[in-house]
Amino acid sequence: MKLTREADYAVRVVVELASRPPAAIVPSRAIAEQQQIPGAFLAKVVCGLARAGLIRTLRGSGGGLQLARPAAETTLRQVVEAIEGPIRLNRCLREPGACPLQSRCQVHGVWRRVQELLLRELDAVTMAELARTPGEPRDPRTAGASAGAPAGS
Amino acid sequence: MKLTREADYAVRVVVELASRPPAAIVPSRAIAEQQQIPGAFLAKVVCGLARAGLIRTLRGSGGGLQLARPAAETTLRQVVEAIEGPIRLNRCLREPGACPLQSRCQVHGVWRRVQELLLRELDAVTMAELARTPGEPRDPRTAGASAGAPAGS
DNA sequence: TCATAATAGGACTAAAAGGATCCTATTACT
DNA sequence: AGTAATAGGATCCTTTTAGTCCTATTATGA
Repeated sequence: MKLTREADYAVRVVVELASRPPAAIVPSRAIAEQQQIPGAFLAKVVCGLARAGLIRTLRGSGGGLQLARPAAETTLRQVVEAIEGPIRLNRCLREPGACPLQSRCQVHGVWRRVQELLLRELDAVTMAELARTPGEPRDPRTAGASAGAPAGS
Repeated sequence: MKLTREADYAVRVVVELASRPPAAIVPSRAIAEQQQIPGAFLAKVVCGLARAGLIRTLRGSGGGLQLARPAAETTLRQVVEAIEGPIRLNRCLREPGACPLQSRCQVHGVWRRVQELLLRELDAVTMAELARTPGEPRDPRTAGASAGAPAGS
């Protein structure tokens, strides 16, 4: 009933990219430091995101990560599912007919309804919105720093 | 992002008890067969439910399981959390201040909102409601059997 | 053109959690 | 008192998760 660490990181990576200028190429090390992600582990996350087609990777010197599509066209659900696979709250929602009790299981309907609710919520959030959100501004110094770092290299 | 098998079983156990006469004592073997739960594994589930105070267990011959409270007073959330512990979608929602980025993390707010939504939904479903729900009646034969099995032994 | 340095990609390894099973303690019935 | 039936707890194995390391690839500079 909880997000994997990898999916958590993945979302932060995409948000970080979305916070930069549209087609910016950002080295993974910069993202790792900015988002406090273990550098070595980030490679794995990046791999999953690239395989799903959400980001583009550029190798070699001067390379880095780049959004494959406009941030407004990528939803929170897409990022999570790119890492974890399809979101299924319960086993019986994975393959129809997996549960032999399905026809008389009272709980099945509830799980399906809750899952629909969850998916709808995750579908409604785009990376562009998240990039604009300043989080929970408590310290004006950090809030200013994060908003004012265009990384216009 | 998915329910553990044990929690899934736990819900079915409580629903099965709630489907019987109010203070019925049901041997775990009967529940295992009715809900298709591996008999040996059921013991672990039962242990967790009893420890959380949701059910009462009666040892010895003629013993079995019994609801500790009226089914209408137990919610789906209570059963799930009895097994899995507090529901936290993400690590940063567990302990406030666990994430060093919290003040400038754009995603934090979304996770909190989605989690609130999820909890509210699980809180709204009681075991009594689930016991009354006939599931998804597709096969009239099984639907009739489940509805017409009062187990009035 | 070739060597070098920086970068992503994928394979691999430890750690934790999940899933299941067995054995033991307890209770009622004979 | 003996026996059978039942839950409780401890234990083991499997799967998933988290993290690290090494290799392939590419651009840059000589």
